[in-house]
Amino acid sequence: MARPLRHNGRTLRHTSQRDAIRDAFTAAGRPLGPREALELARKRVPALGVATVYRAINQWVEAGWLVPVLLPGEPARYEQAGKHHHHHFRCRRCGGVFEVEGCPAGLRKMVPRGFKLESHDLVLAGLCAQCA
Amino acid sequence: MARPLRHNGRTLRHTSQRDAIRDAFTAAGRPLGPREALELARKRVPALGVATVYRAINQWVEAGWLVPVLLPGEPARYEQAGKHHHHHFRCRRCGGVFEVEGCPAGLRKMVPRGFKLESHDLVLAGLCAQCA
DNA sequence: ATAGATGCAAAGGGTTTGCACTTGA
DNA sequence: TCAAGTGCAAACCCTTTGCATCTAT
Repeated sequence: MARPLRHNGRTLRHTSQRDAIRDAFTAAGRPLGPREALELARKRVPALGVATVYRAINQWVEAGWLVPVLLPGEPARYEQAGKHHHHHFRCRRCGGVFEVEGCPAGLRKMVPRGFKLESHDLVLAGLCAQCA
Repeated sequence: MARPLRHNGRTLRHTSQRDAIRDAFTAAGRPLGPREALELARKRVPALGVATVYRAINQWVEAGWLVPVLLPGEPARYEQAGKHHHHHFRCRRCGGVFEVEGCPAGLRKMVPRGFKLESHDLVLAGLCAQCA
């Protein structure tokens, strides 16, 4: 049988609140902030507290099940790890964040000589299909 | 003679504290966070309060004299406007932030149909020449 | 039984705001 | 004069932490 997720050597337990939070992330299909995750999970566990959400998220990040999605100027969002490389598009009207496929070309050309490019982060912005 | 900067139709006045804050930005030659600007300006105006710095920065941003430099996962920094379009490279070893010239190609190809692309934000990461 | 999880409330950063007072034009 | 700016403290938002309690294993 499968080994449970671990965090600093501790076993991560299964509880109704964590189930609800986890399902919020798997069902969302888009990066969620702690607040959003809290509100979604509260539909199932109304008494859920903020701290629990933050603790769960932080453990899952360290355990490698979630990855932070950091958009410039905004608090962190999180999404399931293991997706293939992608970037994000932020709608300036509704604030929604969407995944976009592909990658820009010519990144290496931009790197100053002597620098070593290891990763990149791209955020497109404008209007989503709903708001356009 | 030159028209003074304006903000929402109000004239922006000249005071010793604002002079000190402004000079911190012009002298720095790199993006400053509010805290850094405060500390630099306090060398000249020791009694300077945080609120004054935030109010000055926000007015200058709206007046177009400063632009925010937003790096993913970090509080906003600000720099003088008017620089030519550029992006940033952040060194994961020394934490330094560098400007890089140019722009990636093929951004429009990444935009989902129906979406309207208005701007983009790119952060390269890796090792700078010093740390490589 | 007991390590791990929870909720609450307090505490910490960063940023904004209300208010009475000061100051530049 | 008097609108704009200032300092202080309180208020906010987001996130973390201490603690007593609860619960999965």
